[in-house]
Order: sequence, then C-alpha cells, then structure tokens
Amino acid sequence: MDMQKTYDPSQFESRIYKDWEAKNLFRANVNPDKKPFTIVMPPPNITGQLHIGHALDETLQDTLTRFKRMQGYETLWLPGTDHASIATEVKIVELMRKEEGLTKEEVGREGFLKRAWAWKDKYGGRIVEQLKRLGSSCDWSRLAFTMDDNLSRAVKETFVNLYNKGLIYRGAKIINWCPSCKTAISDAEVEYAEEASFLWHIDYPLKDGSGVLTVATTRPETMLGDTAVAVNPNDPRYKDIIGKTIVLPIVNREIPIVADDYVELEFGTGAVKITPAHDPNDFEVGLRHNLEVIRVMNDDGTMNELAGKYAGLDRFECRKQIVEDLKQAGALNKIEPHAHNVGHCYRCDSAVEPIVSKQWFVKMEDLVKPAIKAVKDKSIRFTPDRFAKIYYHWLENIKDWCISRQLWWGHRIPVYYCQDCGEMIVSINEPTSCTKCNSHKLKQDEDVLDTWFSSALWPFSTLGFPEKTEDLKYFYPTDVLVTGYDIIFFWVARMIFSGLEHMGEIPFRDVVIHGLVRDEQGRKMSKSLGNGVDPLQIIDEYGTDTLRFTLMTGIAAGSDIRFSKEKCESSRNFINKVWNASRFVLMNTEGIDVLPIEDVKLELKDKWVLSKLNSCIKNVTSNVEHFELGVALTTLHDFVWYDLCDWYIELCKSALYGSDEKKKQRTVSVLIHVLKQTLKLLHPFIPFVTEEIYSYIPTAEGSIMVSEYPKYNPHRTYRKDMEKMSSVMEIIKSIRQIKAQTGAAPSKKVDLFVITESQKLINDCQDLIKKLAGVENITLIADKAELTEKVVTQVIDGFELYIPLGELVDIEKEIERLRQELKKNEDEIARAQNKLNNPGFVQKAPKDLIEIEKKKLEKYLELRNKIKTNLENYLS
RNA sequence: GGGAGCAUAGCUCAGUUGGGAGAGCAUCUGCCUUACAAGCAGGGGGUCACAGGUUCGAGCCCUGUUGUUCCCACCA
Repeated sequence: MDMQKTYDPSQFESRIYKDWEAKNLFRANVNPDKKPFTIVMPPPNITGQLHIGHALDETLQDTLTRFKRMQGYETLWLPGTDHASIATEVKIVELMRKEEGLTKEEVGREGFLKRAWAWKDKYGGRIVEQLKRLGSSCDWSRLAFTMDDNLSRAVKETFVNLYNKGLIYRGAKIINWCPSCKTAISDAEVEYAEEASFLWHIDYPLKDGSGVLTVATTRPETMLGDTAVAVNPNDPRYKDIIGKTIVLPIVNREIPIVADDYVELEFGTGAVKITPAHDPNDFEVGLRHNLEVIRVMNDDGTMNELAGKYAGLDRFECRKQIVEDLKQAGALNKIEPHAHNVGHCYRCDSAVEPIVSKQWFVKMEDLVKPAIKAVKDKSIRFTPDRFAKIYYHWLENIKDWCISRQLWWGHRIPVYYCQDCGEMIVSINEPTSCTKCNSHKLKQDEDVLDTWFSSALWPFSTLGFPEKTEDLKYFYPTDVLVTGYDIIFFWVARMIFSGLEHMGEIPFRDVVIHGLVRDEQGRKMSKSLGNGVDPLQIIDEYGTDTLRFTLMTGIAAGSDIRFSKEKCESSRNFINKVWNASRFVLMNTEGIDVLPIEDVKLELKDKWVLSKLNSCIKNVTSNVEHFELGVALTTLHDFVWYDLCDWYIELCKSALYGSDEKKKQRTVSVLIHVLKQTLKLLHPFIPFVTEEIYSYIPTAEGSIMVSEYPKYNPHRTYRKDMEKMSSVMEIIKSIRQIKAQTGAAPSKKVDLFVITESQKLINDCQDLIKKLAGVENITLIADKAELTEKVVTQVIDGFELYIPLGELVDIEKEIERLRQELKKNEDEIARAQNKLNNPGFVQKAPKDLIEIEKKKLEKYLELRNKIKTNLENYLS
C-alpha cells in the first residue's frame, strides 16, 4: 500500500491508536532491569468533558512519556479521574432539578449517590475516550478513580493517621460558607473580586446618653449579630468611652466598647462594629475580649430567628431593609461609595459568607515545614523556578485547612458518634459498637472530605498505598508532575506535604508548570464569553497531531498561550510538509536496496545533512530534558523545513533523477536514514503521523513508539565539510538573488563563470549548483578579462561569480548594485576595525573571539578589493 | 498593601550561560521548477517600552520610571 497523496489524519489516527492499545505498548510493569519513569496524570474532573487546557496538559505529559519510553525507560503514565466532590454534586443537583424536578433532600442520600455513580460511569467513561483521542499513551490497565475502593481506603487510612497524630481536629471556627452550595469551603476555594459598594456610617448611641459613636461598615446586615464595638486603644478621640456601653440600634441590645489594636485609626470612623459570628477578624477580636457569638444567618444565606423581624429575609434583601430602617430611625449618618473585596465560591460564584461553624481541620504548621524544605533544598524542582516563590509564599502563610464539606458526593469522614454516650470514634473500619459504652447505636459523621484531600494522595494512592506494593516501591517517587499554575495551591503543595507525611518521601522530582490556553484575543476561555475551544472539534477538523503541535510550538515554559485557527493552519502545513517530504523519499526508494548508513560512502551534501541532523538531535534532546518543549519543537520545525526540505532534498534531486545507480542508492540510503531519525525525533510530539509514515519505511520494523530514540554522535560534526557546503549554498543563493534582482525568470538557465582557488569544490558540486540555481554551464576562469559579454558580478568569500545576462544587464543598475555591496562591506570593515582597535576588547575578550574577528576583517578587506576592481571596470 | 510575569517586525510570539536581531501569520515581487500552491525563490519591515548603571561589549545583568496582566492579602 502506498502513502496517500494528501495528508489526511482522519484516515489513520484512530486506527493507529487502537493498534497501539492492541499491542499493549502503553503497559508498564515492574522491571528491575530498567529504570522507571513515572508520571501520574492530574485527574480530570468527571464533571463533563475535556477542554483545551486539558489538551495542553495531557499533550505535554504524553510527549515527555513517549520521549522517555523511546529512551528505554520503563515508562508509566498513570491515568485517572477525580470525583470532584463539590463540582460534580452541583452538576448532579442541577440535572436532577431539570430532569426530575427533584431536590437532593427529596431523593435522600442513598438515592443521590446512586445518581452520582451513574453520572460517574457516564462522564468518567467519556473523558477516557477523549483522552485517547489526544493520543495519550497512558497505561489504561491502571486507570484510577479517586473513589475507587483502594483509594478510599488510602483516604481513611491517612485521615485516621493524621487524627491520631493530632494533626486533624474538629472545632468551631470561622470558615468560608457558600450559601448556594450549602457547604463549608477552604480558603483556597474562595476567589476575591473587587466590587463597587458603599461604606455605611451608622450612629450607635451610648447608653448613658452622652452621645453617639459612629461606626462604618460594608455589611450593615451583620449588625444584628454585633456583640461589641471596637476602637484603637491609642485613639485620642475615643479614649474616654472605652468600657462604656452602647445600645445597638433596631436590636436594642446593649454591647460594650472594647479597645483593640486591630482597629486602624485612619480607616472609616476609627470605630468598628464587632460581629464575631460573621467576620474572621471580629471572631479573633471576640476571642480576645470574650465576646458573645451571635449567628444571625442560616446556611442558605437567609436571616435566622436571631435576626428578629428580618428572619427569613435573604441576606441582600435584609441589607436593604436595615439600611432603610436605619435611615428612618435617623441612625444612618452617611453613605460613602467604597470598593471592597468580596469572596466568591470558586465553583458557583456566589458571595461567600464567613460563618462560625463546627468543622474538621488539618493542622498545617508541622506539615508545611518539610514541604518547604523539600523545594528549598532542590529535592523537588519547579520549572520555571519562579513558581517556587509562589509555593513558598502560600505555605508560609497558610492557615489550618478546613476539610469537611456538607455534601454527599465524596469520601465520608471516617468518624462515628455514639448515639447513647456521645463518644466519638475515629476508625478506618466501621465500628460495630461504641468503644466506651458498647452501644450499637452509632452514627457516621454526615460530612464528606474536601475533594483535594484525596487528590493530595494521588501519587501514591494510585500505586497501591497503604499497601506496600511492588508498584509503589518501583514507581514511587514519581518523576514529573505536569500541571497549570492555577492549581499549585489546591494540589501541588498538598501532594508534597502529603507525600512527605505519609510516604516519608517526596511525591515527584520535577514540577513542570504550564500556562493557561487563552483565546485569540488573549482572553480567558469561559462559558459566559462562549469563547471556549473544544479540542475534539479541532481534532475533527485538523487531526490530533495538528492540535498537539499547535499547543506546543513556540511556547515558553509557564506562560499563557493564545490559541487560534491560524496557528492550527500553520501547524497543519508543517505536518503536511513532513508528509510530502516523506512521500518523496519513499517514492524514490522503490526498487532500491537501502544500505545501512554506516556502509554509505558519504558525499559533501550527505555529511552536511548528517551533521545538521546531529546537532538537531543534541538540541532537541537537551531541550526536552529541560522541559523546553516549545524550543525543541521549533528546532525540529526548522531542521525539517529549512535544512531537510529546502536544501537537502533539493540537493538530492540531481542524483535521484540521474543515471548513476550507485549514486542513487547512496543518496536514497542517506535520505531514509535521515527521515527515520527525524520521524523518531518528531514522534513524541506528533505521534500519529510519524507512526503512519514509519510503517511505510522499508527498513523500519515495529512501532516507532518503541523504537530507539536518536543519539547524538560527537564524531559526526564534519567541520571542514560544513564550511565547503556553506560556500556552495552561498553560491546558489547568490545566483538566485541576481536573477530576482535583475528580473530574470528563476527558470531562465544562465551560464556561470567562476574565479576561485577552490576549483575542485566547484567541479564536485556542479550538478548541485546547476540544479538548484538554474545554471546551464559552469566555466572556471582565471581572469575576468576572459569574459567578453556584459556580466553581472557577485563576489563572495573565496569566489567571484560572473553571469552574462545579455540585454538584462543594465550597466547603471549594476554599478548601483556594486556600490551598495561595497558600502555594506565597508560598514562591516569599519565595525570589525572598531572592535579590534578597541584596547579593551583586545585585552579582555576571549582569544577565539578576537581571532574570529580578525579573520572576518581579512575576508571583508579582500572582498572589498574585488568589488572595487569590478566597479572600476564598469566606470572606466 | 505585598509579590510575580510581560513590554522585541503590522499581528502572535521565540530568543538557554552577555559576543553581529529571529520564526509564524500578514505584506510586496516573481514562479503551477515531475514531494508539497497546505508550495517554491527573492524582498521590505525593529532606537528590542523609557532613563540611568555595570561591562571592551547589553534584547539578555543591576537600579529606577511608565504601561499592562496575573497571584496573594479579612482595612471594617
């Protein structure tokens, strides 16, 4: 079967993927003879489908995985999905409301979980299919889900361990409450956004009738829960009223005036209403002054019975009412416009309420220290390393982690309460009776754990933890973690301290951070803007390889990238180029016995391309190893397009179309070698098209994905030959340039006269020059006087070129051209002389650089003389 | 309030230890040259944000300024 004439990825991508799977090529096993290389996939949420950001993430991982696999590592890329507790629950609730008209309370916990698992089966499966379409070479036999039995076991085990060590505790503290999701969320799950609002100045009358104290607030509705007013102890304005009592307007509750350093003198009125139940700072103040905590809000964001006549009102409605009532009562002193930061739930975007609530927490202080150290001492490296700073900053300022969620979808907290004696039992396995009173009336804690609690264990829970499995011994610690910078806090940091705590070892050596994929205009992709790009649609249109190439080419590590159809098109064009170049080589291989490259007598052009390939291998390998995939891919692009296609393949044509069979065989053999090596270098990036082409190469066996990765050969540099070849290329370019400048058609065959000392080079390469520059005859001459016709002149290093162009030669133009050449040359001479006349340069610059500069000067001086002579010839 | 990134051709962006400014797209000229018009050849286009400094030498290192994006931070 021959290669199709045009590149059409839809013809082979899915077939090839199935083939890889059928041959079990993604499988990784414990293999003591090989070094392992492991990546665990950041598990996509089962909330829906993959977006373009996933495509980038997976593509980077797949490229690294394929690269290492070809290098001979026992390579495990471990896939999985995340139950995404809150995000999924929100979606299921929504679906139930829409399709069944039911709420979660109406179907009950059991009914809800049944629906959730059905959801998981459907969407989890869909995501796996999508991952496959991206070409992901992960070991599907190990596909994990955060709520699998063994992973749940890991969650319970770690929870109990932490509890027993005193690192998990339960307590009533101020937490972030999402009134819409009706659950607590962690600090990391709150997103702050500045909103235009007001600062309401409210007069609180003193009980003794001696006046009013004006407080300023952004949330007047919380005054219902005020239990004090605080002023700064050093504020001269309020010195005398500290300790006095105030009567809370509307509520008519008597509350004290306390002094606290927390209050800033400059802001607002310098007097702050204190609502310990609804503000984290006020909560602290409350603790210091032993204040009452009055919670006036329900879980759903409405006011509760302690809010008196406002009970039942939504919090924002209540705010309006209160403001109105205060105005009526004459207690509203002033309204000032004020921008302030409001926290929003990262899942549903509703305004978060700080609320006092009894929750489970992980004590962070001791966990954080080794996690910081691991990065500080470079046991774990961030790429780019600036992200380490973000990591430090977060961990150094971290507060205890609220891990309980008032949700149903997730790992239920392994804590049981005795209904009889109230004893709390923390246990991996469900206890049958109370450890204290033997009662059988036990009830498990209603809450589930933060989804990130289980994700934090991912690098080892997926490998069998808590069992000490062979897998865990062999593949842990993993090698690379690839993820976006938006998830460093949620996940990366927590995996690091969890790995160190539970495994006693770092979870991975390298953290490779990539940016966000943005739209054409640089905007974040979002549902509300409708500017999201569906990777599958791009694959349908252009193929997976094009998508992958587009996402990886020309990007700098860690920076955001813009995605556009235009970029896809230019990627597709490149792959098309690879396709056509391959097709050309293979067409010419038919009926020819390909020799091993070691047996080929190499010509100048062959040495040139092998040397170029060699440095390409070096460059690409080193860049991939340093996670600079964008640079690696650009290097490959340039090698393929410019060196291989524009030059080498063209240079081969005279041999391929000639009659010398031996020469043809040698040329084809080199072409096949270069093609094979190039495809291997490209394979980790664009796996499908390379596999497809590879299958047509007569000397290629098996799958390219398990072929040996090209190695740099330090002996294949051919310095002298490279110089010669570049002279030949210089000659060809000069002739083309002359044709273009004089308006001669590129197809017009011209005669070429050359004055040079490198006569052998011209003789050896005359076919190449003729073919590539469109030259009819090449004549070596000793003196320009031998020429009788009008000629166009070009002097380059070591060669004087003369082309008779008959009537096309315009003497005036030619003189002008030579003058410009001369000027360019003189500029160069001046530049070089300047440098060399600079004592500082001669004294301090490296010697080889000075040598190079001297040689350049010599060359330019010689060129100048020749150009001058030519010019004078015309002028005389 | 703290921190970070970015500022290079018309547009989008590379530029890895400091040593003659690059690519893609766009644009101009000429070409269907038997792999590829998704192409070939040739060309134009840049005070590398601004101001200082270090250096023989700065797009790259240092300081400051401006603009811009992002992250963190509970000023009620």
